[in-house]
Amino acid sequence: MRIATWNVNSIRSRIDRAVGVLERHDLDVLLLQETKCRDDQFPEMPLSAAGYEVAMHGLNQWNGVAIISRVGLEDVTIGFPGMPSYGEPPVAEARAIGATCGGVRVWSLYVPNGREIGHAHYAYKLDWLTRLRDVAAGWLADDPQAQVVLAGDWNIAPLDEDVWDMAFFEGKTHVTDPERAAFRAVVDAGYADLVRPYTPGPGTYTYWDYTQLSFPKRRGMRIDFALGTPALAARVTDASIDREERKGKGASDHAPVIVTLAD
DNA sequence: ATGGTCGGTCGCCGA
Repeated sequence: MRIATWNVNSIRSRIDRAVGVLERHDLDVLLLQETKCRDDQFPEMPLSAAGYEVAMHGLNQWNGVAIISRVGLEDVTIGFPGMPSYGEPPVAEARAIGATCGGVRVWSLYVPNGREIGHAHYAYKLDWLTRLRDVAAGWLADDPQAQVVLAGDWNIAPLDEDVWDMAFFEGKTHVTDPERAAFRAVVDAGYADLVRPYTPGPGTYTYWDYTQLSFPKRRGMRIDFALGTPALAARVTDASIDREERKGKGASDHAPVIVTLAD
């Protein structure tokens, strides 16, 4: 079984590339973030034609998450229990969708960006991660054998080597101690990084800013992760980052991250 | 080539 996560940065503008990713990697499940459309705007037909079911959650042009599966798509959950809202008045955003696919409980997660240190969005990001940690820890406590994947755009570079230049990120989000602690808390709750052991750094990234020729200059960040419970981690036989997908006209600014599981 | 981002949407926001 092969599962991938990808911040697609608009599924409508990249549906052909999405089908290409599914086929190229022979994916069973693809978790998308930043679909940037309402459910009624989601281009489902090309995916159905390729043999996949789709569960999507999009409220407007912002955020949006989806799960694409050819191994079943059951018990779809929109948002996770206790997921914080944002704004005035507070609104639940389209940042999390879960489903059971081929016996694995998968979550497509789009962690809030944080914008700037001290911004309300930054506090929202930390709260969102804390709530996610709490609920995910509960799932594992309820069933130590649970096979759960928490994957998506975490908007955090957990290690110094996960950014191209720490000096550049001085005073910026994604690398601060509280953000890293929030990410580490999920790991400490029992959710291991499934990908890093197969894609060691430094210089291994999943995201490159569109501006300043970041990609050809290899100025990226590792901020997209697939974490998994012990029972799930024990099944991983390989993982990779599809850097090729970042190339060429019409690429997302994120690369797909792929995990292969033993049957 | 002395500058060089996208997408959604149409004056900007968000990333």
